[in-house]
Amino acid sequence: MKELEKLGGSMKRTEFWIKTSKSEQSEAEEPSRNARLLTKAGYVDRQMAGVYAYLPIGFRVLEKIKAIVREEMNAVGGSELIMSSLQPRDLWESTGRWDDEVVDVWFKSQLKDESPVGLAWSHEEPILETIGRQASSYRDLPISVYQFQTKLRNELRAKSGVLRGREFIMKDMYSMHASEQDLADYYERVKQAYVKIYERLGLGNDTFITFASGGAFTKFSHEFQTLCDAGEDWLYLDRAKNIAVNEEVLDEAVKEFNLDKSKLEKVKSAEVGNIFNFGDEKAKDMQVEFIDEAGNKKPLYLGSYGIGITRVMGVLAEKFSDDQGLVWPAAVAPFSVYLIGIGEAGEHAAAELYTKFVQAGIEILWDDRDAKLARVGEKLADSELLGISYRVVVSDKTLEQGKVEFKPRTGEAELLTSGEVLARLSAD
RNA sequence: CGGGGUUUGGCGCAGUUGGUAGCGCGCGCGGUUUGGGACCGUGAGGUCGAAGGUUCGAGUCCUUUAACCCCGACCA
Repeated sequence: MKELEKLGGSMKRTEFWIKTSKSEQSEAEEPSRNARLLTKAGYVDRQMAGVYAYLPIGFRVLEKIKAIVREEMNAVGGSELIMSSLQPRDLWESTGRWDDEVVDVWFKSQLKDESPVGLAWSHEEPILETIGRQASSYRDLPISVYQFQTKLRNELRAKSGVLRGREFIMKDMYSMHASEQDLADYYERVKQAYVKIYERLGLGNDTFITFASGGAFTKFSHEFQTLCDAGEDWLYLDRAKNIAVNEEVLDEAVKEFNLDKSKLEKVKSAEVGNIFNFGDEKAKDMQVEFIDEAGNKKPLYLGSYGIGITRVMGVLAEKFSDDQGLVWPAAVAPFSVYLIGIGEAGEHAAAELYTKFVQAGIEILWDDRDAKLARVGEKLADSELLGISYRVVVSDKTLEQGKVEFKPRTGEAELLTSGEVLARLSAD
């Protein structure tokens, strides 16, 4: 993956900072499973309630998730940008959302001259103001822009580890259109792109497009809900009709889609994405207009499409793990191979393998720590705790047969030649 | 916003009726060990959240105060 080559696709453990822990926090001190696992494995560190630092290996997972999302957003014509975290008051006042009574998650501060600033909890208004206002003609439309940005939300209470934080990374895309129909078509395209994203993230089977509360313009919005016990939402599924409904709109949806309420399956889920059709409502409020073909001024149509990047990481940690630690889906694993050499000959062979694999473009983490400092057991345990997809071990035992031991994270070990291992890895 | 709890070394904790502050992990040094988080020896590291008070003497008792955490309601 090109993005990761820039970060250093492969690393030696002695040059890549990871601190794993032998002991796990108790359930009493950290009730959230994703937080316990990610902390133990050295992916994150809690700074305060609901605020996490993403340490080097955690950062790599985030980058992997982002790379997938970025590809799919680019594929639907999104242009990546980055908005600011400090936001002026006036553009939120035009839509009535500066008021703490209306939006209760604001962090607010002020400049030295005492003029107020808000810390970004969303970018709908700023994007419309900046990009929407640049588009003065129907010829400029449609426009689709997106970003990966840290959102700051002053939640009354943070919980569930990285699933609900006061600070989190979100991909938010906004599309602007000349007509309701054009927005509706694009909305559908993005919905399909989202389906692809969750498939690629390894969440396809457990993720449902869900009807949820829609706001003023449409009856429903669409949420992408992933089955997850640590989630905060309840879904009602009609598997036969392939319809999922958020509890918050259950009664309306039952009526709308003619569902049999008693036959719906109730499941716990985490919201990993949400797409909204705002219609022209917001542009009306903000008076962001364009000139149509007939020369008339019209408000533009806005769609908004979010994915909680850090939340996705949490959901993956929550869903994919075993007694030994994390089990990342291959597409987001921070490395694909964890390499361990045992004994003098094994360590030598590992050094050669490392070079060979790096040249082959395999993302490999070589545990080259001195055997006196990190014993074999610790290296093997780390390989599993970190959840890296494959483990390759070279030792006297394997070298006798001119082979290495190759083990998928949750599968059986087998002895293969290094060439066979390379073939397996590139087949993935 | 309601309820509960915590604060003692880098991290996690113990500390009895008030009497020389301890344990585990981690860390440094020396050695043994090398296919599942090893062992032995040794060492560094603490004004016990803050302020005030009682007492010959306070981590421990009293008063004030601060920060943090968890649960619930609310929420991408």
